[in-house]
Amino acid sequence: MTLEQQLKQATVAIFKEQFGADITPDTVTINITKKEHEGDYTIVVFPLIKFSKQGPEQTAEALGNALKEKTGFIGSYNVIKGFLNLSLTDGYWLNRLQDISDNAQFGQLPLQTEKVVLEYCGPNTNKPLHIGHVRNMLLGFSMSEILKAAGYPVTKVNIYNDRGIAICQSMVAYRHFANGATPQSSGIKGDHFVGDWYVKFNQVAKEQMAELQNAPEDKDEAKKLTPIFKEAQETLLKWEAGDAETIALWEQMNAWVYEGFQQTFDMIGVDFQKDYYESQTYKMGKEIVDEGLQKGVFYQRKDGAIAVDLTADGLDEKVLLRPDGTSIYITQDLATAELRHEEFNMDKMIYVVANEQDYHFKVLKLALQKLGKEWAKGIYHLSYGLVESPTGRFKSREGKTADADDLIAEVLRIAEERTKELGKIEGFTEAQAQELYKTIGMGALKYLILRVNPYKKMIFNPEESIDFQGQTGPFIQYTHARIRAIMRKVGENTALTIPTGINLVDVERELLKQINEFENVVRSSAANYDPSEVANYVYTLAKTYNKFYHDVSVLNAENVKEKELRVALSNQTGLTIKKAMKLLGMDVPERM
RNA sequence: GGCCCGGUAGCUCAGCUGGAUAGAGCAAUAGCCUUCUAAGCUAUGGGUCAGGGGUUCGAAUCCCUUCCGGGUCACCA
Repeated sequence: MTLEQQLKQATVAIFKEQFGADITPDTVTINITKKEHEGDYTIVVFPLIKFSKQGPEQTAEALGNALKEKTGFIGSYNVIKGFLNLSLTDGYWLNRLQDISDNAQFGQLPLQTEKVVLEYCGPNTNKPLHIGHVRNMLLGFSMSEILKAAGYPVTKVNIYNDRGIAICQSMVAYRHFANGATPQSSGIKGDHFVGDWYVKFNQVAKEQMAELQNAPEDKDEAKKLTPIFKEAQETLLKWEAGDAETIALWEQMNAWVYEGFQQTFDMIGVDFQKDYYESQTYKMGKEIVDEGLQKGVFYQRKDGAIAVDLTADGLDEKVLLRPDGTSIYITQDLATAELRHEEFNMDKMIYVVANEQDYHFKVLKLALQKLGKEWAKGIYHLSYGLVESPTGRFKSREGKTADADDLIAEVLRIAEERTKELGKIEGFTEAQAQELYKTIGMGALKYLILRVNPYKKMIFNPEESIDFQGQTGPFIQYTHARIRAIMRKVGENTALTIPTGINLVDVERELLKQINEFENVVRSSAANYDPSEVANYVYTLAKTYNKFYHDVSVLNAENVKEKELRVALSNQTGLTIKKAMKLLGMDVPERM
């Protein structure tokens, strides 16, 4: 039972005994005491005075006194207006440190039975990854780590949008202009290579648009009249007909893309247990739509299209299948969801997809529920905001500023530059130095993105170089390296003992309180699908440690017991930072 | 236009299931390395929590409304 629960239950009992009032635990609000007041936890008594039938101060006084008697771990309390501030005994806190230190699994919550499938990334195969994918991947990976820490078995899956008109456009441009070039022969990473042909296609289409006679005003309409666009459409038809030559080129180009993507995945440190391909699922879905038709939850329109009426749910009527029986986006997603349920029998399915698709996922979930799929209630759309530049949305035409690989290269370059400036790599081999740049650079990038609440859009300015000071990944990593330096001096194999019967100074107690919150944070960020809670927590923990580090000496503590305590606190802080950073997909260095 | 989401310090963000005097970082200014790593610590300045109304003992937080920004309303994905 958590401390909070203990305090709530004790308060409930006290209200019964002293005031004869039946209150429920959730009428008791408990906060962490604000810094400017003395105490560890605060009970807000205003909501309780109608049960005690006394003023706020008398109620708080009576409750404080009774809690102190009853629990045995409250050392003192004070009352300010309607706030009862409780200070726990040092003995209580030392016991907590002992318990946490004894538990190598601290931060790992009890196993849950609900199985989770988590889809993230979802790239198109006609162009390289950009900053939006980076946010997606960081959120997806981090969320999977957090859910695992919260006890859920998680299966990570990816979906590749590997077919359609876009990839055909790359293929057409390649066929015309590449002269058989390959990523190898041109020295260009595979996904960029294919993306370059996509760009080429659009250039040519634009030129051809200029030559059109009586071109329509609408640019999209005009584009469709260009010879090269028509060729792309023919290519798509050939692909759908299974034309061998077309399929071969398509496979070749996608293979290049996957090779390129894999390098980026490795660099970022994300992985998937299973890959899905739109080319394999796009024809599925007719069955599931028929099922809905038979059950009478979907209906056939006069033109033959099958649709679902969601007006009762505040949405619209939505087409699910074309009149010719071919799938559209939603059809595939219905089928893929069903397929995943058959494969994994999951209780929850999380989709990490940008908030542009909020409406789509509402429809998807409702349609599946109308089909009577019980498991569909476990669908959760982890909707995240777009990454924008200070002037607005990143457009692919705005150059390469939003390209994932460029972004990574840039942050690694800064990491190297900063590290060398600070002279931090004495005694490092070249390989160790490179590893450090990667750890720090990726730490900076990942933290920058993950510290923002997912559902909010975030502003990223490519003109300003990424920070390495203040609330950043490197700050937290640095704190870890400082702790590790102390632990090396203590000696790696030295058994740590946690003293009893000593008084804690404020920084020590504050640090311990922070460490003690870790599991609450894991629980909360999992429940809210929000890695930024972990990101903000670990920053606060590191900040608190740096104050501790500055204010007191660990190795030259006043006496043996103090030293034991501070070593144990340092060690546990280091472990907790490492665990929290792992939940965010970040490494933490031994030195920096 | 209908629906959805956002608006907190110059900038980037916390805080939002109502609780004390709204917090961090960056940027600015001023200090701290004969002592465990200064990617650190400390201090100062900086706010009409978009505007207005309401509910409440108490509102950045909940409700209504106006303004501003974004998304979506495809037989695209």
